[in-house]
Amino acid sequence: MARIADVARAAGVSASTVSYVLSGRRPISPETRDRVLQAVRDLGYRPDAAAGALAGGRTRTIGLVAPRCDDLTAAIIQRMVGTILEVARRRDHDVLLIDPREGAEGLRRVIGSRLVDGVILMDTDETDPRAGLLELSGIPAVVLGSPSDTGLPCVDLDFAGAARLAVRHLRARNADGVALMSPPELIGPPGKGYARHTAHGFQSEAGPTHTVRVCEPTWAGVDDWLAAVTRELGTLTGIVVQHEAALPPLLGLLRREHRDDVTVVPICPSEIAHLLESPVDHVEIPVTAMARTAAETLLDQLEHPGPAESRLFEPRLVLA
Amino acid sequence: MARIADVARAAGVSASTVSYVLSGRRPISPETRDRVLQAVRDLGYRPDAAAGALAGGRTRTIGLVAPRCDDLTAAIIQRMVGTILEVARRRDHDVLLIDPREGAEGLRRVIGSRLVDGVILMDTDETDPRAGLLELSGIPAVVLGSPSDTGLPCVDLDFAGAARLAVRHLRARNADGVALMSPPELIGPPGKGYARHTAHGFQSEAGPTHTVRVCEPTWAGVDDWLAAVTRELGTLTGIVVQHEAALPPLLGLLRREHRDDVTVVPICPSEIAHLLESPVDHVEIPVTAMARTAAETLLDQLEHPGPAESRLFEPRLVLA
DNA sequence: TTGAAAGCGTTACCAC
DNA sequence: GTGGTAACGCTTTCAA
Repeated sequence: MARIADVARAAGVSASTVSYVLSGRRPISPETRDRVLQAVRDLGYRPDAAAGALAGGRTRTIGLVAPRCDDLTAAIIQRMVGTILEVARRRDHDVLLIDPREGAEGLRRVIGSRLVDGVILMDTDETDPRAGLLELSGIPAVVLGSPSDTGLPCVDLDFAGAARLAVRHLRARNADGVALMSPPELIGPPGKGYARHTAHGFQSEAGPTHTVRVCEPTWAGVDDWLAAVTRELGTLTGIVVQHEAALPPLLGLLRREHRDDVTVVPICPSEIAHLLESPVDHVEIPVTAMARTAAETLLDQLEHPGPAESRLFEPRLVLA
Repeated sequence: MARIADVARAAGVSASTVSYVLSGRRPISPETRDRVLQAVRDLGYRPDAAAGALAGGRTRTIGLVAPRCDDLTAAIIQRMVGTILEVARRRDHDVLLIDPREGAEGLRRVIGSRLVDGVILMDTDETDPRAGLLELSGIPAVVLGSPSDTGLPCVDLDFAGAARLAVRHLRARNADGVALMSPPELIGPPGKGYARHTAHGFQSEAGPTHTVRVCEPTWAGVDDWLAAVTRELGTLTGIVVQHEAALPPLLGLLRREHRDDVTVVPICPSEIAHLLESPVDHVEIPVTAMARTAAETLLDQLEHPGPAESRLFEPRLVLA
């Protein structure tokens, strides 16, 4: 393997010049630059990452805490992870996975051993010790989600607004008995912020006949949910679904029972909506844009340290 | 941040002793060991990963090339990634994501800059330049899948055997017109090895009235597929499905059209089978075990360099 | 059983 | 516009 000294020798310059050519941190005459780059190509030189990190004080790697999941939600997570990786690579960084099961200790380890320059934290609880840890540690970090009390920059959808938008859409279609199907994560503690925000938005906009109820994402769970909600409301004509994994069973059951009178408005990524049995109007969760924003925000912070801004995406209704 | 010299001073020993205590690569007297460990705790010392990698010549990080996907398949991939991460961490390693979209160049970069000690390659094509690159580079690597011509250790399910098992199960239930629903990846070049193996196994075991056909994983695609296959076979009573994403639409359509005469046998992870409308007999893809085996194989190789063995899992029928 | 010191391959400061 | 060189923080050989 070629080292920087080999390149320097081949190009007839010093090692530092090679370094500067590659980093662009110092003006170099076109002639030497070309000679150096040629030598780099000839020798197939690649700077040693560990040496660079040790000397430069940064690893050009970001840490990513992504949740595990076994259902349709996995498609969303994957898309976010893929997007973050894409952005990171485009800006010459790598992505190290941090196991969510290791909790705060996993972050402490990764930060303490300087494996990463910054962290993106997904799937936070409403009050999340990891967010506090990141904030204290001072390492650049961005949260994808909205823990309730953090100084870290957050990127999220305005879920309360999304729920209100969904309810208004149902109303416009003359629904009166409306229900919100929430994921089990609504129930805390600690509980997820997005679930609570959605519930609040829903309740603030829904008419007198409404209910919020969590649902297990299985065919049996959805069956139970429908029975319970119908019993409670008397009449059920509109459902807002904030629970991707429950969508296939829900739509399947409604069709099977010929409940054409019920309108379903999911709050979900369009990618998920497209996988469903038939097109549905839905309030979009712009997962790709959110992931991209989180990654760009973190990388901006790595380049220009300083305060970073949170970003709350505005909900948008997508007609089938 | 505490450095190794700080710990050494606090414990009244030399830096090398601290290093040896932490690595266990040299016998240390219990007394000094305790003093050192106490100092480590007191100071919250964590070895700098970059310095360790530079001096030690290994990063304790493995690279992972995992595919992106937007449907149910994502759940499988996630579980594999999660399992690999878990195994790696248990054996004191980290996992770096390698973007599959960067192809062979991504691997060259990561290897050349010594970011990782080894690589796990998922989702290989039947003839995959990345496998060849890994083999030539000499870096420890394991393939999760079966490219046709590689000297690398591979971990995979015996898909030909799985297909035969599925067909035999259909036969036992008196199916005669049988079809294999394949993913678009069957069609090459390059095409996926698992798809071709499954097709071969299916054809070798199926009776005279059978067909193999790829299917788009959408409701419309499955509808077309059913029409075409029924037309071709005349009578259709059994379907082997090697295409997770197509399962929900397939089962939905069959139920809608009251085709109770058709038996469906998926080849899929049990985790996916459990998400379906109703329990189905299926040939299991043991994704967790496969991922675990791949990770353990790679880590074994990192600890004891030498030839590693491939592992072909035996198919198993799971009754609903 | 322990210590001293020579690397590991960069980056970035200080000269020229 | 370019070169020399001291860090960076650890691992490991050599010596005792």
